[in-house]
Amino acid sequence: MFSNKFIQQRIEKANILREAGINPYSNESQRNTTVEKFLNVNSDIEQKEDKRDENRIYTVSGRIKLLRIMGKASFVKIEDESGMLQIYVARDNLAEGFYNTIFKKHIEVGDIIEVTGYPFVTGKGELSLHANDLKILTKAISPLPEKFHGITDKEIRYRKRYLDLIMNAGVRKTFQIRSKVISLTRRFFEDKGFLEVETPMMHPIAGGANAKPFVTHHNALGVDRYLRIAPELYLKRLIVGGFEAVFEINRNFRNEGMDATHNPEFTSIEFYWAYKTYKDLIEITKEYFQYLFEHLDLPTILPYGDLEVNFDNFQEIPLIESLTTIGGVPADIVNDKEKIIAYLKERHIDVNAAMNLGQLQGELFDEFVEEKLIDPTFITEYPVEISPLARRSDANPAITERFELFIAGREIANAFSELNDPLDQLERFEGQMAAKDCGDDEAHAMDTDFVEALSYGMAPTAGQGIGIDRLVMLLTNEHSIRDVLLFPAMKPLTTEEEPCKSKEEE
RNA sequence: GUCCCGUUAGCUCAGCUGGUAGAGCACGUCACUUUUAAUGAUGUGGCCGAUGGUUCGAAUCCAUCACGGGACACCA
Repeated sequence: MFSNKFIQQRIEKANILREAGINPYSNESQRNTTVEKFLNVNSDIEQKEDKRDENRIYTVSGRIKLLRIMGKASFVKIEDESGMLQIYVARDNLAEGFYNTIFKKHIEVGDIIEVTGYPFVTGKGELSLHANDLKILTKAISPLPEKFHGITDKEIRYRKRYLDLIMNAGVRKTFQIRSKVISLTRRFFEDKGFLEVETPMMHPIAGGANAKPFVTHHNALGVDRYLRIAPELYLKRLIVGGFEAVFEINRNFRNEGMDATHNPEFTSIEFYWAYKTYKDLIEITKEYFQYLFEHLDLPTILPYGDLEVNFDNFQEIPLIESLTTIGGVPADIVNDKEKIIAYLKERHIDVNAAMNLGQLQGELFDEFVEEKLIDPTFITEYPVEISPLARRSDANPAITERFELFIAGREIANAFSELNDPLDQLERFEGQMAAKDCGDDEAHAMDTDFVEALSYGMAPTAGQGIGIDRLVMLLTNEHSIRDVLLFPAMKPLTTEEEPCKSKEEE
């Protein structure tokens, strides 16, 4: 595995260090400050007459990113999680012989070292650490990628994310923001009185969304289980049970295509709120975004690729209305099945003639409206045919009390006043079953256990799901979901080998 | 699933209509005590993604496959 000559060379250096009594994998770190703290605390050094203070002694640690050996002195840039620091290493400040025989020969870029010394400012004005003592903590036997271009090959960046993180500071920043978004989301809902819950990841019936599930098998019970495609039906069972505000932040799994906005496992928050309607969800969503922007310290006008998104400009428009005002579809066709089909066909858009009116309106929306929604827009009043779990509008039973939030042409959230009429729910499931029989393999599965739960009475409730990955993409100006997932799904490089027998079996 | 593009040294990339492999960085050796991708000299480094084919001769042309990227379709 380590046949590469550069690796061999570095293994040899590690061995020489061992022979010299130096442990190349020492566990004895004496670090007492981080790079960031060192730079902050000593920012006054520049004001001092001789631009140094030999009485301040610090020990910092980090990976060597750059190394400039200039005879009897060297400059080393080390990096820890907090930042990059320049170290000045002079032969005569170190133990006799260490500089020439150890430092120059056997310590190199990629190694993790620890340095003790005092702060000073170089002739070129950079606050640095003057080394009095230096030791290696960890020998890197694989060389780092090129120091200037770093690593740009996307395949290597995703497969070896650790290298990407070592070489590309911006990547670390993206994942720090992701972590903050999740943490802030949790805090926001907790502060609102929501209870965080964990519901099953393995479902007997894959429900709560229209998607193909991953299937696994439970040996002890002798039954197949589905990795969940959504937590929705379990969270609603909890509302039936009497919890009035619950949320779950977790992974969903969908056995479908992969592209810039789809990974087989993705993270969402779903929350359910009793005695509220989708109108209340619009308000809390606006509040949530305000909270995020405030605590992430982001300007409310953010660039996204060539676009500019104004997060202060939330719009709200019913779906049918958006077809004409935003999509430019003539008003006289949007409620006529035959006219919609003709309209789509004229524009060479494939359309299944068996689709009902609601589905066709959905098609029109996807085709002519979605990508034009740049500033955050709540599209409301979805047709009942494409909203199997949403509550019907009392005023107009053809539509549901639902919205989807679109930002930068992408769906970010889906929410509705929940259907809590058990008989209506049963009918909708039956409708989905019929669709399944007609070949729609993503149609919703029948879940009689869930219908039974509703039959005990679920308080009027509003529920919402927000795609965390896509939200992070927006906030970090990333355009591939792989760039906001630490370890995105990748095909294996080689076929799996037969598992070898353990020695006990032989 | 379909189409397009890519795969050459550890990394970033050249390599034209076929004639047996190049640069920079990194690495080795030497010089250099305030550099900023340090510099100067010198050297090592490759099954040109895999397998077949065409050819006297293939990194280069053709076919198939693998992996990646992008677009489309489906979905969040």
